[in-house]
Amino acid sequence: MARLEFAVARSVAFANLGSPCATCEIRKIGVCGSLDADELRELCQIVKESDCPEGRIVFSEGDAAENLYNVVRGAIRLSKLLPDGRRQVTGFVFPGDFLGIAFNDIYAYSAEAVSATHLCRFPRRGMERLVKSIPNLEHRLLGEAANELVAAQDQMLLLGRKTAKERVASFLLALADRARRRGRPDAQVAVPMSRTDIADYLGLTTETVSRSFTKLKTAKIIRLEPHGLVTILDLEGLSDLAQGGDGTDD
Amino acid sequence: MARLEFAVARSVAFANLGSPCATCEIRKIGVCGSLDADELRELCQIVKESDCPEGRIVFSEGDAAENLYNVVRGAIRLSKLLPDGRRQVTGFVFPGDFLGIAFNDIYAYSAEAVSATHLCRFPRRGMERLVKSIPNLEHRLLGEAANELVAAQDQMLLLGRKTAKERVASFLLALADRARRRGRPDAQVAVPMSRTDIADYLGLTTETVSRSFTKLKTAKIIRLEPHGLVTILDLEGLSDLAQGGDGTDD
DNA sequence: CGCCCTTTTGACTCCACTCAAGCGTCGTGG
DNA sequence: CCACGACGCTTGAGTGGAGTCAAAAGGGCG
Repeated sequence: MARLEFAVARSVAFANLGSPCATCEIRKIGVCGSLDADELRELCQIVKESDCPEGRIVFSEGDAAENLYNVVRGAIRLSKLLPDGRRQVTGFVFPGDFLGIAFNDIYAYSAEAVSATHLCRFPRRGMERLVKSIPNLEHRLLGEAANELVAAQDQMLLLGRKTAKERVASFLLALADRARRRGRPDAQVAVPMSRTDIADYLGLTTETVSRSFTKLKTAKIIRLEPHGLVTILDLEGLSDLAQGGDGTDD
Repeated sequence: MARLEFAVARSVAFANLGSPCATCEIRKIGVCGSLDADELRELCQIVKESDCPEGRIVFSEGDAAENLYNVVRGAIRLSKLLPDGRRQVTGFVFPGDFLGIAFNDIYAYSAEAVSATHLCRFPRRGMERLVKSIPNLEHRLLGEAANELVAAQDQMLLLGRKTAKERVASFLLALADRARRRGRPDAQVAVPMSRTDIADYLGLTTETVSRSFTKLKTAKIIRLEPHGLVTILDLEGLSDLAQGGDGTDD
């Protein structure tokens, strides 16, 4: 986390030069990354920044979809509810990810802050206007949506066909993969969400998630550190488990 | 089915007037529906039509994503496999639906014909060129992708949190809803796919799917007809069941 | 230090899976 | 035209993995 905080501090020093986007630390990985200086200035005119404390609801399933968001810092969980309270977390949104692509102008899920989160908010109206003058923007949004679709299909495979152990292993691998792609190729993976959130994401109960973690720990495949950190001791073993290997390689 | 066949026959009579798209019976509901005459002519220049017999593989998970498709008649199933053979069907594609939106230029799933299917094939290269001159096209593709995302999230809720009975009820409702939106507001729903396909779609076994159908039948909520037709006798009861009601309303 | 909330562990239950047998339907060939 | 076989669907009996209920252990914060 220390490295990221430094980047933020440096950005703040330049913040009064004009557009907030010009100094955004996650711009290069977000949707905004594909825009040139002029386009970025246009985008800046409609963006509003905001902070969400842990637990804050950004929007709820069924709300009119009035905004798009880009996560700058923190993490968001997306979830759907059944009438009797059963919950499915459909995804986690991390810095650089887009949030709020909706159809029918209605959000299909709720979004809540897993931890203190910093967001860029783009009014849908303004975006629609902007899209007409910046074709690149829609292209990038389509890419983002295609990405999410691939992730959703992987998750369907996980929910429909994987065992509890395989689900937890896949989840840790996905977090590690993401961290690696975002330039933190560390064996230490940050797991900021609660066991309940993980359970609702993986279609399990907290007890089963906890037991699965314990089994991975006992098998010397991971180590549970304080502050929601997990050290991956045997990446290959974890990969095998995630796709149906029985974990008996050595 | 008879009504549809008639429409096809009529289309064929006009087919030699020029572009095949001009007489396409599903154009108004597909991605092509939002194009004007000029744009349609451009699209026609890159489209290739093709027929797939039942069981034919259109493309496989991991293949280079060289084409986009539009289903004209029939049905396609999308599926992913685990190394040990466990299968998850991630979706069914029906007439008017788009197929093949991929990221990384690699298909994330396999596509196979559930029944004899007629497809329009668009080379990706050509589409990319076309998208530059027809911004509308990308807009429509984004809409399609957003739609698929919403469906994927519903499916995650189903796979992660619903019981077997709820899953089968939800599945039938989704088929009925689709038929209604496509102008066949009938209590008779066509279920063209096998129990195995349904099971792999719902994260169950064929036996459990079959038992669930039987229970719905015994509860007088549906009636199983020959040729893969299902009559919905109690739509309200089915809706209740799909979302967690216990089915004890009368 | 003590409280509260999350996580872990334990004992038992149950829903869906597995294995197995019967049934119905369709297509084929005698 | 019917007999046969193949395949898909249904039904039955028994098992097991994850859920439920309950209690202990850990960790963070005032």
